[in-house]
Amino acid sequence: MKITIDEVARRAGVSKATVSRVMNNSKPVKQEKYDRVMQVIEELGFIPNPVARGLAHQKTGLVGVVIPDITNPFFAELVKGIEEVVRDKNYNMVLCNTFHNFEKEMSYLKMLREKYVDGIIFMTAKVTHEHRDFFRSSQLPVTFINRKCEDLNVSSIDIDNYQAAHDITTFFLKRGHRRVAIIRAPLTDKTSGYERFHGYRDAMQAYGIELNASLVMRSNFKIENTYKTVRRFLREEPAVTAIFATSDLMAIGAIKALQDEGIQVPHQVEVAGFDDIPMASYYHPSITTVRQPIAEMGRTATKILIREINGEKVKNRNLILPYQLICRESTLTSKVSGE
Amino acid sequence: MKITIDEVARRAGVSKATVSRVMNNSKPVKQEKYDRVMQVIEELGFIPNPVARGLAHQKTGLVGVVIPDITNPFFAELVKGIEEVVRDKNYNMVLCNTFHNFEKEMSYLKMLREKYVDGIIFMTAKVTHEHRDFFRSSQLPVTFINRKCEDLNVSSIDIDNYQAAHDITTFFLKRGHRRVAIIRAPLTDKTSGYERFHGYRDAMQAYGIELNASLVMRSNFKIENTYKTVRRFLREEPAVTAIFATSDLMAIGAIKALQDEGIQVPHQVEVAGFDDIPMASYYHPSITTVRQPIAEMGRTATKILIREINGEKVKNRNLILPYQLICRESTLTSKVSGE
DNA sequence: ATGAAAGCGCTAACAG
DNA sequence: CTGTTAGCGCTTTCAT
Repeated sequence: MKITIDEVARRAGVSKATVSRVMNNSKPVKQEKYDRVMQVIEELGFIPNPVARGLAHQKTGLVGVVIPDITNPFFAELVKGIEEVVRDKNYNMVLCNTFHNFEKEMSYLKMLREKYVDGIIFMTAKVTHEHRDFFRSSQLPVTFINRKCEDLNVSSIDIDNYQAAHDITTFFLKRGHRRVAIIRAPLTDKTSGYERFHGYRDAMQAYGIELNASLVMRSNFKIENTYKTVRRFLREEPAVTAIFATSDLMAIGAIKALQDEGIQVPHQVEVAGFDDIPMASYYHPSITTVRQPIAEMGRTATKILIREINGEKVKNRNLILPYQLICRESTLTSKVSGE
Repeated sequence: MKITIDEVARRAGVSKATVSRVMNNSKPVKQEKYDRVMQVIEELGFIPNPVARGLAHQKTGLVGVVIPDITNPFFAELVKGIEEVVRDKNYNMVLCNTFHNFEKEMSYLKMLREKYVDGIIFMTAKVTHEHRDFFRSSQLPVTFINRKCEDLNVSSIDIDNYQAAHDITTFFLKRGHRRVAIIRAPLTDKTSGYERFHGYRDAMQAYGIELNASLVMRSNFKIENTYKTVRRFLREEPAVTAIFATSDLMAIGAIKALQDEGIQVPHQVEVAGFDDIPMASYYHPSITTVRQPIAEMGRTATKILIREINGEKVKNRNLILPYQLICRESTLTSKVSGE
């Protein structure tokens, strides 16, 4: 049932080295033998065992992808982009969901370690000491998405979250809004959520408005959580006129909460999100947001990673991609750009 | 840098066979040696190479998951369920997106073939001759989700799509609707989309209404496509009073289209979806739908698969899970169940 | 209880 | 150009 290179060699009347050469085009083989081997391979439907190959090569052809949660459309889109390149380069992707859990994160990293996968694409909220130890001790190429990590020798890809948040906050301020609330993710260390929060804070300050804690909502990555948070918030801060949600999922939770409180979006309260997940254009109302080139980030990260796996020296290995403000129905304005 | 079992054996002053026994608890080892080996393993931070292990065992500890599109929340949820069990059983998941493309599907299957992964969880719209050949010739355990495949020796998990569609159509008919439109996916062979369509057709007939081609919209799995289809449809069939979308994503596209045409949902037209993806409860209006136990299907499929990988004979290997009608804001009715 | 040795299937250095 | 051979790192008889 299981046919191996030896069987092919036997039937073709050559050595297995020759068969290997034929399969990999690694060394010239006389045409006649070449054809004979190829024919036997065809006939038998022989497929070399990738595990054995991996052992000999010290490569598995596997890329590990560690993300918080595949059910978050942002990560799904990212994975889609990653997959396109992974596939194109004849690798496969091992997907690991950490569900924002630090222990899971480390245990996955350990599973993927060393010879197992050839490289890792990694997304996390917080880079701890343990992470650093891990990445420093393992020789694996690693690419971070959605954050940089200067003190580690890893490549990374991100957008300028600070400036984007600054822009979108200013977009509200410019048109007269003063009570602009923000919904932010837990602030761990220098993550995108952290930067977005500071972009908001500084934009407000530029208009002479000091950070007002009562306009800051804390939530996480679940719509449900944001929904509840916003409903509670509205009881205490009915005077709010604009809300900057630091992700589109949060924006959806917020809009739903506003509507359930009988508040019109955008007429009474305007809402903006962040990311531009596909649902942002199809929600009702469609959502004004910061477009990140999500799939593109996934693709580029993977390209960089694979080049590093192949031992190439990549010069520009810490990229900042451009973002774009997309105005839609959740804010009142003549469309500056976008749809 | 790279430490192997030989190094451990040398340092512990035993043979590598003994080290192997210690690591796997495969055979009794004298306590004293056991401790010594363990200590060396600790000190060196030794981790056995899974590829070598795989070669010896003829197992990789990898499960292949082949789905159409991870950015579809239905599949994302499924993958989440799969992952939970995969992880729990100490396997890893190789994720493959086929983007509804038959060539990609086959080429992925081939990549995953034989020794590479230990089993496959497979989702597809159409089972072709080539699929059958593949699954018959490869000895790999395979579990289908979202469809059965009687003529193949595979396990499967699904819900009763026909009956669910029948129920939801009847739900409209019972309350007086007569012009009930359906949005269906491409009809390939006996897929869930096919069954849902027939459930609709038969429910209508049970009320004496023959299938009316002008009430049947064809779309695919992209919101955008459904959106356009429905807008076009509304120009020609303004008298429609209810729409059964055969997926929640379609329902979202439909509702958005209705609203953009100035039609109130549910007051002028009621809409129902299918699947109960998380967004169904947070869309505005929230969507009446058929709840499939999505993550549960993923979990159960994986449990079955892994048992078959381990050579267990699974008796109930073609499961039909229960579904549930969830009434929300996109239809007018006293809530029968759900939120 | 333990070590020696034979694979698992493929690649690559070496010798012709 | 081609065959022989020695690994890749671990598991598992087979003796002892």
